[in-house]
Amino acid sequence: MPNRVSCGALRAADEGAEVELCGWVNRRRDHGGLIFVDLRDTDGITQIVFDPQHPSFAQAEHLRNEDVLRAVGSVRRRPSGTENPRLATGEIEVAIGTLEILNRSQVPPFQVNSEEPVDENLRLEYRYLDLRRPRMQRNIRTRHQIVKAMRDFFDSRGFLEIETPMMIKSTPEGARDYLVPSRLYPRHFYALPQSPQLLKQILMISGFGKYMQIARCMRDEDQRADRLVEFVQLDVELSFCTQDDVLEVMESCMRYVWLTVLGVEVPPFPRLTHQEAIAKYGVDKPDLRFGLELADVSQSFAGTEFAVFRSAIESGGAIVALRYPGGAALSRREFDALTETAKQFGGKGMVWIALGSDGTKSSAARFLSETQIAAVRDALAAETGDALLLFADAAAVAYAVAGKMRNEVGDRCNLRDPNVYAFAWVTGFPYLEIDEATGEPAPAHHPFTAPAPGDWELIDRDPTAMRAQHYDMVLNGYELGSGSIRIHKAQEQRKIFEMLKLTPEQVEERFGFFVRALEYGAPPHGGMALGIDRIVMIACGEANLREVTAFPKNSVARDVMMDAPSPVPEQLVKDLHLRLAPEVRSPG
RNA sequence: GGCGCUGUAGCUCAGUUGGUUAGAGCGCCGCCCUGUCACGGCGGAGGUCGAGGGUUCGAGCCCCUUCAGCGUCGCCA
Repeated sequence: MPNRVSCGALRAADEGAEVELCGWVNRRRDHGGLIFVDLRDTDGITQIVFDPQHPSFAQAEHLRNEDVLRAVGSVRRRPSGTENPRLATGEIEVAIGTLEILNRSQVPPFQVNSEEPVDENLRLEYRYLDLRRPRMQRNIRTRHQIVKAMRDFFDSRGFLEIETPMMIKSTPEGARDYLVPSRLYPRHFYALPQSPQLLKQILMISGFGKYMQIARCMRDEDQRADRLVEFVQLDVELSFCTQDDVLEVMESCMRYVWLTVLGVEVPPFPRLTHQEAIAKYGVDKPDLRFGLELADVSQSFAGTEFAVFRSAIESGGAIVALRYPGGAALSRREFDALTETAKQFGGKGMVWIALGSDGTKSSAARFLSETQIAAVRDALAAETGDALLLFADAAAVAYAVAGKMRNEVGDRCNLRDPNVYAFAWVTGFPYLEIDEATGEPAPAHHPFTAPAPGDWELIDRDPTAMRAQHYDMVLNGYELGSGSIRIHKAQEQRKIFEMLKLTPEQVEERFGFFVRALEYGAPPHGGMALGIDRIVMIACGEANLREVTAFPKNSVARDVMMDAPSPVPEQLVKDLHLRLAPEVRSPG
């Protein structure tokens, strides 16, 4: 009985063994009198050799890529000089004994055995072929290992994984809900969870003090390379904890994951406040793989004649400066393109100063004095050969644009090595932010977050000064997730709702079940949720979540393999007590 | 919803100033080939140039409209 082995297993030491291999034809090389077939499975590739006198030779002549085989044969060393060092199994080959063609394949619409880029929607339509490719096999495997490591870690710390329902109540805060119409209750809907937030808090009230879940979440919002409508969170909550308790357990988890899956020892995470993050990096999710800290150089331009700067300063704004290492080599045209990028990021424009070895050039040369340029250069510790980029605007805008440009410069200068992992904590977020659409204060995160100790007293006096016991975990410029210490007293939760201008009736209708739960001895608690898709994406060195998701929706939220969403029979719609609106435009 | 980029063979792409029969590599089909591993050689098939309209003697190329895809901004408590 031959031993069944994977296509990546055999080595020189296996010489002489009788083995059975199952897999797909990766490629056939037909020399007329000798045929090689590379057999592929999830583990690797093994070369099968068909000698012309062998009965299977005729079969081998008709093999095509992606045919499925069972090959039984004997392992032999390749003749000296024909070993393939690029293959893990390259020292050996399997001389065919018996060949069984388990299934034939159509000619695939793209080459499975090539890493050549293919239109993503074609890949998604034939996802089963795309997933056969080694890169996807590796990514999906890494994903499994990461999720397993997370479960192992929390299990070892005494956490229980508890499943929460997929059909819950719609709560109007936050992103748009995916709705499920009810057949039994006309005109009523379930919602798919945007996160199990309230359920996990209720689990704390239920006495399950250490909860975790690999939780599926859905948000009906436009997608991005780093955002899917359907995603997975590592959801964690614990009772009787402080903020530091949560940070400790989440940080330990991530360091465990990186060590066990990637073999990388991650140093303790630096912590910075939201205020520091904005001041130094212009964003609340800074990429700490590189420095290039921003500088507010408004002071250096007091009394300037330059209208752009003067109006920014006079209206209480700021001039924020960024160093571009080696940027002095850019042409005027390239600076113009960079200015366009800044505009795309929401800026009004950009002033550049090139510190060339042959002198200083600038888009605002006429208005800038030697002293002013020297002040900016000193503030950024810039050197000859660098460029200085300046953004004048309302302070929040100037920092935001400068922060995005900092990442752009980081890209251009190759400072964002995907094999470097710069984790960080960001804490001390403001409780409220001003909603730009309404001008009203709205919770910066969610309304179940507890204010910072001592900040309750601000709620009537100056609510926008309140800070939250909220924290973000950041990695390489991505927000991995956020968490908070929660409000655990009903009257405090009501106070927050009141500040958010919800009437008692609205509170009862939307959150009545939850506030009631808080009234029955809710323990102090807090937690966090991390985006597993993003974690896996970064761990795999990918730039798009779809590369680490087996069956993702495309960028416009379609499943192009199954062709969903799709129309349904009229009766199904009727059963749900729904009537479809007339078509606005004929589809397709 | 705004902006940018892209749409040419099954795949990845080229296509000049608007000018004869739209090309390449890979893949596919056939024949040849006993040590290849992106095997090699010879031959062949394969095109609604995303769609519609316009300008022109003539459009893959210019103009308008539209559809689709990717990215980005808005949005994502």
